[in-house]
This record gives sequence, C-alpha cells and structure tokens, in this order.
Amino acid sequence: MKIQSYDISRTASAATLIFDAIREAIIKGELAQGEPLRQEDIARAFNVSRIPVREALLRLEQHGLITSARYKGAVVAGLSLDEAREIFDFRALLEPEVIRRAVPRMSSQVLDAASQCCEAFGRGDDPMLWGDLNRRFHTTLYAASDLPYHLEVLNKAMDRIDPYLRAQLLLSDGMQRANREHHMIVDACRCGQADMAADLTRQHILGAKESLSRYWQ
Amino acid sequence: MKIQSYDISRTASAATLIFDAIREAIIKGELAQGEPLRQEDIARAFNVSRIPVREALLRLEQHGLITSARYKGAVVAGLSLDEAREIFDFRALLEPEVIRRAVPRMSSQVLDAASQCCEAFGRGDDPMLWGDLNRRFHTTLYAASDLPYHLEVLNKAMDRIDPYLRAQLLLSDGMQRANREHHMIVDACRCGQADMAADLTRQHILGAKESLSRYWQ
DNA sequence: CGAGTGTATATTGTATCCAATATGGGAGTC
DNA sequence: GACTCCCATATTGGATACAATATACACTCG
Repeated sequence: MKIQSYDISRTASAATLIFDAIREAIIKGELAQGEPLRQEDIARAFNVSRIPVREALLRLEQHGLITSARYKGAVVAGLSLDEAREIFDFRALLEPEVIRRAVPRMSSQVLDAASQCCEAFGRGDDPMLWGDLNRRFHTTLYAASDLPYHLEVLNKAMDRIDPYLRAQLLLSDGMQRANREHHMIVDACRCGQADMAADLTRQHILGAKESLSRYWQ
Repeated sequence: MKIQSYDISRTASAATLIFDAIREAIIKGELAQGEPLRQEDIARAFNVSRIPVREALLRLEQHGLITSARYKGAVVAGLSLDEAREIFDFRALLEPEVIRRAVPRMSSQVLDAASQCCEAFGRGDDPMLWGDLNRRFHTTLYAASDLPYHLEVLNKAMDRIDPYLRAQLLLSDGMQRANREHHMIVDACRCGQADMAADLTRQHILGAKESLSRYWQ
C-alpha cells in the first residue's frame, strides 16, 4: 500500500515562511518602499528569534526586494523610474523568447488554465485579485517553456516590479487594456502561432513600460 | 577638503568575505560539484562562528552556486548538460542586447582596457589566468551599457557556467578560438558597429554552447 | 542471512547573550 | 542662536548554547 507523503513543514523552515510572507507583502504593495524592516519587530510578529528573521531578510535582499546596510538595517527597496524601465526592457527581452518556446509545448490544460485566469481577470470582481491573476496568467503560459533557469530569473524580475504593475492595473483603462492584450496572447497560443504570441507579449510589456511615467508620482 | 572614504571593512562583513572566497573557489573549479560544504568546517577555516557562514551559504544558494536541503547541508551545485545549454541560451539572448547598447557609450579607456585583456589573453602566459581574463574582457565591455539590472543578472549567469568555460578554454583550440572572436568583437566595438558586435557576441556564446558536449564527460 | 528497527552521532536550525556601530539629543562653547 | 562634541539608546553583527533532524551502524527477529 502506498502512503501519500505530505511534505508539510518538511522543507519549510521558519526563515522560509517569513521570507514568503514578507515577499508577498512587498509584492502586493502592503509594505511601501522605504519602509524599515526591523529584525526585532518581525521576530516578535512571528514568535521566533531574530536568527530566522535575518535569514529571511538576506534572501529578500538577494531578490532585490529590500536593501540593507551594515548596522543600519533593511528597508523595502524602491525603484527609480529608470530602474523600472530597465526591468521592463529586460522582461521585453526574455518573455517573448520564453513564450515562443512555450507555445508548441502547451497542453490544453495549460491553455484552459490561462483562459480561466483571463476570464476571472476580465470579470473584475475584485481589484485586489487583479495583480494575482495577471501574474498567474503569465506564469501559467511560461511554465510550458521548459526553461527553468529563464523562469527563475524572470520570476525575480516580475517580483521586482509587481507592485508597480498592480498600481498600473488600477489606472482608468489599465485593466481593460491588459485584459484585451491577454486575450490576444492566449488566442495566438491556442492557434500555435508562436511568433505572434512572442510579438504580442513584447508589445504588452513595452506598453506597460510606456505607461509607467503616467503614474510616477 | 574632501576625504577619500575607503570602504574597506565598512561594508564587508565576515559573511561577505566568506561568500567571496567560496564563490571564487567554485568559479575557479577548486571546489568540484557535489562537494559538501559543512558549516562547522568553514567556520573553523575562517575563525568565525557558524552564523556568518550560514549567511554566506544563503547568498551562495541564491546565486545558484550551491544547493542545500534542510538538515542535510549544502553541496556545490552542478549543471546537467541541458542546464548548461539553457544558460548559454540565456546569455546568448542577453549579451547581444547589452553590448549593442554599450557600444555607443564606450570610452577609449574602456576599449583599451578590453584590448589589454585581449592581448594578455592571447599571449597565454598562464592558463590559470585565462578564465579571469576572459571574464574581465566581457564585463569590461558590458559595463558601459548602463544597464545595471541586466548586468547583475548576467553576472550570476556567468558565475554559474564559469567553471565549464574555464574547462573549455583548456581544450585544444578553445583558447585560440576565443581569442580570435574576442578580437573581432573589440574591433567591431572600436568601429562603433553595435549590431556587428552584438551578432559576434551571440555567435561567440552559441559557439561555446555547441562545444559543451565535446568535453561533457 | 536479510529486512526492519532502534539508537548514537553528526549536522543543521533556532534561541539567547554579548559586541560593534549608528542615531538622536543634550551640554557646553562661541 | 548655531555649532560641536559627547554620550545614552536602539539596532544590527556575531558567538555560544541548545533543539530538531538526518544518517549510519549495530541489533533483533523472521
């Protein structure tokens, strides 16, 4: 008889949980840029010592989500307009290639999952979810690429600008436009038009880049 | 009067020193893949406690240079042939764009520095230095791109396959070929031919990718 | 003799304590 | 009143000690 092995808390250290929690808070914009992250405060909040907190902060720093200075502590990292633009350029370089390679490998399950994200996104029940759905839409399609290294790097880049993208979706026509472009992308994928999907993805990203200055304080 | 501030040991924590040392050892191939890295051993070697060692190991893990499992410890990460190929593809995607953007920004100092690397590389006094010079050649040219995010990501990717590139340089014609291609690249840069430099760079990387299987055990 | 189990040991994860450093405010001086 | 220096306090970096877990080996039992 085979026993289902539950991996609960086997790979998850306290540091990992803290890392995930803070990462999510930063990405969702719950922690504003410049916000100081004091080890003692976080440790109390999670009922642990400062040691795992320091570990989590280190990983956040490696991800570029916080910046820290010796003996001065960590703050939530911000992006200048130039830095944000560069990251969009970076994505505009990677993602078309990733999706081009993913298209011929997409199962119908993947396409359906992406369409579902698309639909839920379009219905727009809950603006708080838009960011999550947007992110999931892209990662779902890209996952088929079988390019783990590209995806790892890409995920870090997406993390870095996610807060700004979420802000963008809340703009007047930000959501409609993203939704329209998502539909076009998933349609191209369904038709197996890899180059088309790549080009649409590139435009989708560069369009977001151009919109950046519109809401940059 | 302005005082030159020497940042020695102001930003360098024990963890940073350990990280740098181990990173270099891995990149240079002094630590073979699969080699276990025990916290206690490293701590003794550097005369510190395990705390800064753990910090260094965490950063190494984020860089992909080691892999670690809870309660099992860390080992030097290896690459499968497929993974190595993917990283070359990744570089082949990024570096042409980086150098294309760098060419119009290259000062004569940068070009001269790159040429110097090239020459020293070509003289081939010391095979042990080839890897360093090769790396410095590329980073020197790329530094002019003014794309800090791209460079950061790129450096990690280069770190990841550096040991394999060093092995490649030691192959029969590995060094000659790299040297020839480096000269062509720097010449294109000197002439301000950004597209040419980008294309040469791309071929340079894809050529290295193709050679991979030749020395893959 | 082999499979499974219990235990000893090694190793990592975390807590607690001390050291080093930055920051802010107050005393003193001009 | 403004500036400088100095020190108290807060906060992070590191060391030591303890807890949790994996691994290897001996042992039992079929």
